[in-house]
Amino acid sequence: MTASPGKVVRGETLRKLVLDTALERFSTDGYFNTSIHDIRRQAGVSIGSIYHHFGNKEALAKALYDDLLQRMDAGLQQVMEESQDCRTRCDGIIAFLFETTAQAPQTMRFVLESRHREFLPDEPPVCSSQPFQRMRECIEQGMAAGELRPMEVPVAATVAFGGAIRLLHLYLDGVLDRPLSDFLPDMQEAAWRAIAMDPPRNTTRENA
Amino acid sequence: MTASPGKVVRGETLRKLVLDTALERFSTDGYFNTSIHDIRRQAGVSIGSIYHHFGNKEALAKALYDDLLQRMDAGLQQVMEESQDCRTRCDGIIAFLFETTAQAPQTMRFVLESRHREFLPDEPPVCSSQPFQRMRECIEQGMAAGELRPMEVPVAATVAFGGAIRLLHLYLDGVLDRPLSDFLPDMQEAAWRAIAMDPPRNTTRENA
DNA sequence: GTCTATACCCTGATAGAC
DNA sequence: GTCTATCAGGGTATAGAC
Repeated sequence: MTASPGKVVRGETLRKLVLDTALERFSTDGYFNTSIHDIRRQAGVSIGSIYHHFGNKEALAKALYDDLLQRMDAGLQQVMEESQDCRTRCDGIIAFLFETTAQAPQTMRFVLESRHREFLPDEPPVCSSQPFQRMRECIEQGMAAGELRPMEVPVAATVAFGGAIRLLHLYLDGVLDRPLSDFLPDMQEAAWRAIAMDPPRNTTRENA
Repeated sequence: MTASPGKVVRGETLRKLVLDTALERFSTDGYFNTSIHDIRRQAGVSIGSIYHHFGNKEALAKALYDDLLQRMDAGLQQVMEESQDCRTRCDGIIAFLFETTAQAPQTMRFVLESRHREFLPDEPPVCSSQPFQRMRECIEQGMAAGELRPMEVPVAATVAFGGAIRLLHLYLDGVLDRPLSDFLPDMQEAAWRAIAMDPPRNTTRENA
């Protein structure tokens, strides 16, 4: 996301370039450690252009935030539509989280690790954003369908994906020394065990 | 943690007062939204005193961070010593996390929600701090003892406590409308199901 | 050890030419 | 739409009296 010297960038292209640069800086240094001048320098555009397109620094962060959340939600929505089966959906969601983190760590860092309330005071907490609501929806439907064991819904939702999300944190913090994909099957299994309805206990044979 | 007017505060008492005030401001507004003047004003002390005791703003945050981590670790260590049984330990850790969050939400907010790397650049990530290592230790021992099913250790560790930690986030963000304690038993059960060794399958009866 | 007053820098934001 | 030059304000940190 560094400026290519000589190439003139304008309009929507410039806007995108600024967003990309902002993501890189915000996700690595943090919002407050990044000045508009830093972004200006790295993107190779002028301060005036940034303010023309976004108005102020907070609005730039908000535009970025909305953009990333919407993309994440689109991915989750697709997973939800591909199957009605709760197990398949949960596996798909965890796989999606792992893949997105591996391919776009900066996106995940910004969505998952930033404390948005500190620089977007009017924004509701991330947990209540679209992507997280969609995960909860998956759990609610699974429980209603009897695929999940009856329990407190917030517990089911957090236990289904909380382990995966914590593993993403380890990965993003550089604590994990192996690729995320190594852990995918185990994580899917473990998450499912926590919430799945008991397998029928074969009482028939014992009664016979 | 507001200054009691008229009361003269000095020495170690002043130091503690500043730490308490800093915790309150950092955990609610964030490190970067809190100026030394904010802390000075709320604590009712002078800027000079703060710089005398801590040197600079970052060192103040570091002192606070170390203090809180150490207290948390002491609590976890106690849980670990009270029993050698992995199930009891896991339940105890989750209970400890819930109780601490309910009683000292600001502490948990600062330890769990802050992005320390943004203002303590030389600090290792939280995930590798003492308290988190202790949780991992619990899991490693449980697996070695055969109480937990064989699986990738990072998966077991994150799935054992990741659900609980995510629920803490919901609570701290005000998304949960009921007290944490309502969810404790369900969370302990669910976490354990994810990692526990399969109950012996009663093959004896079938073989007989 | 604690205080007040102040220096100094960086940051977000604006003005106005092109 | 994009640019450069500039401003005003607030932030950390220091100096030096008490």
